[in-house]
Amino acid sequence: MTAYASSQPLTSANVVAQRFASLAPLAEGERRLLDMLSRKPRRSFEPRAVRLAEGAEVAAPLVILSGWACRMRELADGRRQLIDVMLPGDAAGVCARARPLALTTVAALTTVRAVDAPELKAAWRAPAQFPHLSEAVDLALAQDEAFLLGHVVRLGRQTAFERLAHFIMELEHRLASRGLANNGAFAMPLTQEVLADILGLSVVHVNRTLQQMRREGLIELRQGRLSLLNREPLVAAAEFRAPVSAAAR
Amino acid sequence: MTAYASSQPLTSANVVAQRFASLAPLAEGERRLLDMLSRKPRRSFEPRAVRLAEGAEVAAPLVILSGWACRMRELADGRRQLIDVMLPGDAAGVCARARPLALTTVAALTTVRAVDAPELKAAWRAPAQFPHLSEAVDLALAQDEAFLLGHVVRLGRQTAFERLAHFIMELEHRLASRGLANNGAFAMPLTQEVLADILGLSVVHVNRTLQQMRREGLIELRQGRLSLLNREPLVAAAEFRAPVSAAAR
DNA sequence: CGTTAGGTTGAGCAATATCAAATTCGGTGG
DNA sequence: CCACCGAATTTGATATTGCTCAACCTAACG
Repeated sequence: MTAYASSQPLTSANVVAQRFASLAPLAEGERRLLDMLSRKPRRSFEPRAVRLAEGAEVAAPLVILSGWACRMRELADGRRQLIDVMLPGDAAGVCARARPLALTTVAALTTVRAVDAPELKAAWRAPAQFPHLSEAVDLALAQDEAFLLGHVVRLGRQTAFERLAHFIMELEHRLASRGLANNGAFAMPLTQEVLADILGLSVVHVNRTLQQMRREGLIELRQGRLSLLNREPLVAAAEFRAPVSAAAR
Repeated sequence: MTAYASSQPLTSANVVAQRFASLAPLAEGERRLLDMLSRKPRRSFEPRAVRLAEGAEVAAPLVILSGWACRMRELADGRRQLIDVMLPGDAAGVCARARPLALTTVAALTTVRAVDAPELKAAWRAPAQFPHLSEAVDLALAQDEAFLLGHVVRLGRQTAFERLAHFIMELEHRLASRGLANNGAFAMPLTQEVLADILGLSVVHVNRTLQQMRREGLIELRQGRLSLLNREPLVAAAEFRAPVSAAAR
């Protein structure tokens, strides 16, 4: 856990701004609103803590300043499927309706620092006042959906090796867009068990697939840090589609 | 193909209204707007016709009056994964942004009759004028997302039998909500190949799993018509979660 | 009737799961 | 500094699920 915490950048204050600025050029006031968010009193969640249960009412969007979280569902016999991973700078619970209910459980995967951000929803709903930020939120939602569609294909039609490669490429893409990856290296605090629950595989098989990637010199993964050593084979296997920033359903 | 066409109800005119009315009580004017939609000049697509390619610009929402379509993605070697199935009364391409790009290919699975519905988007964006309809569209979007989340769990963590059961329950639920299912019987025009591409299975395995369900007296499936003969085992295997109508992310 | 799309069947195989037992590693208390 | 602890990772052996290939069947359609 402390290893995870220390893997978080000290610059978390501007991760949020950087993320949204990568989606649309922001005006000064809009940027200030985001900066203010990261100075609000933070809420902290420990790994495995359930932040929100499926079916509960969503009070306000939650913006993650540091740490990783996820949305997930469980089956009656304990099988677990992660729907998506939430990275620093991501927002959950941005929804048009007044009192939406959570469609999934939300849980922390590492120590998470986050803030409630009703302001973000307000800005989104007031495009006249916050045109670019509002647009950026729309694009963020579209991106989230695009990643979800990629997840469906990954689970439905890709092999274990391909799934892992695809997920790694997705992580790198998302982390890089908020300044959390350098030269194909980034913090990767997920356990193999969590990877298994994302990719619809068993832990043992995730382990063996990771070893294969190491053996073939494609990645290095040590102490919660992942480095891409040889991209081409990973890119080829993954068929990862970076969402065009202008794209959406 | 003609078998598919004949399996479409003659009542397609009010499927759309019935679908949205099931989400929120509509005012007279809102209902009229929907009725008008189904009297617009229709566009018709033959099975397998690609209606919209991934990455193309989405001009206006498309509302399906009759027939089944899907959103899908393909991998380089031809593997195909259906993201979701679009039934009569469903709308695609409702998006907040001005000129969104399609995140997936959209294709007809049977003969499809549909209308372009910029009015629907306009009504959605004008909640002051169309409060209930706007709310119904929000709910429809939330429902679509809920089904997508179920799809992720299905693909990631359920067995072939469970996936098929889950999909059957989803279809019944969705068709019933627009008056297209009676007593657990409904038109099911999908080939086993399409089922395979939805459920992430091979055609052969879909065939065998269907046979197992027949052998165990759970379903009857003949001539594009599916009947539920014994719900309990299917319900138990599926763990299908009907989206609470008030629920959303 | 021939053709074709869809469905069915069997045999063998590959991918992945399961089970059980090490082993490693960071942290923690003595 | 050492011994220990629990979580995470690794390994081996075996079992199972679902896939591939190849054929065959059937019904609709021209």
